[in-house]
Amino acid sequence: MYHHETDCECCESIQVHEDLLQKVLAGMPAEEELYDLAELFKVFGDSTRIRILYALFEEEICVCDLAAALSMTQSAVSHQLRILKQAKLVRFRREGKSVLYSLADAHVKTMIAQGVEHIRED
Amino acid sequence: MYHHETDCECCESIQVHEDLLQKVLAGMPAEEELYDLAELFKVFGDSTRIRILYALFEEEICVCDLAAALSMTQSAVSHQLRILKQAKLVRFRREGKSVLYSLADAHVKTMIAQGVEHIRED
DNA sequence: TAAATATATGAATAGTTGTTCATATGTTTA
DNA sequence: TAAACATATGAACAACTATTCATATATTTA
Repeated sequence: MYHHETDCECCESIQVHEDLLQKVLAGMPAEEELYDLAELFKVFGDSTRIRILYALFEEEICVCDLAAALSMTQSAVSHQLRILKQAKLVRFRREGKSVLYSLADAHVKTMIAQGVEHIRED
Repeated sequence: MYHHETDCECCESIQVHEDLLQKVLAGMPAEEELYDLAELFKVFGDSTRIRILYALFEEEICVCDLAAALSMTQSAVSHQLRILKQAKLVRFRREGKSVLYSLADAHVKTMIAQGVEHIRED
């Protein structure tokens, strides 16, 4: 049992469940990694960016095609692509006047697949 | 090659790369699913919530221990737990005066692991 | 039942973010 | 080189969000 009536390590004692606290802090990544991790997920946390990533699932696409396919302005797409670039979720290469974007690696699909699995669960 | 000089399907033609557009839209999930997916990732997109989830990796923990371990106010933790609950990332059960929280399922760890893998890649 | 403890929640605020608009940069073509 | 096209970006604004503070709800204990 987690709490014993006469010895609540949780909230009434001055030493707030010391061993548990140690354990929690031991398994916790460094502050910077936590921050980076949150930043990464934040990038996935916008339906516009998710749509862009889905669009790139099959093949590389230029900015204006993305804009057309997703019914967005070129500027909005470009701004979002910048965020995806910074997070290293997409790559790009120039071809003539256009810039072609593609998924950076397999992680992108894997992460989205995990998310889809979760939301479809119930 | 993606663009042919004399026949740019991308941006100059009126039919904006029709077949590509079809393909992109075909692979795109329904609007509602895209929204739900973004909402899910948004929940992971905050270092406080990530820290809470990490704390729950090993065992169930009550709110005040979480607050103590993470150096947060009880209120702030409780607010975040509500969001995690709504996203079905954590479960809870009452035991006496305390409420014990734990991870909802294995997906949580898997998703975070994927994220960690990505940010550690370079 | 009253007091104490643990958790939840509404309102307010400061900080963050996505889109739009205007414009700059970069590439090709005439 | 000038014009046209494709993309990138800075500023501004509206919408959203995490925390704090005060307080409500729920459970146990005296």
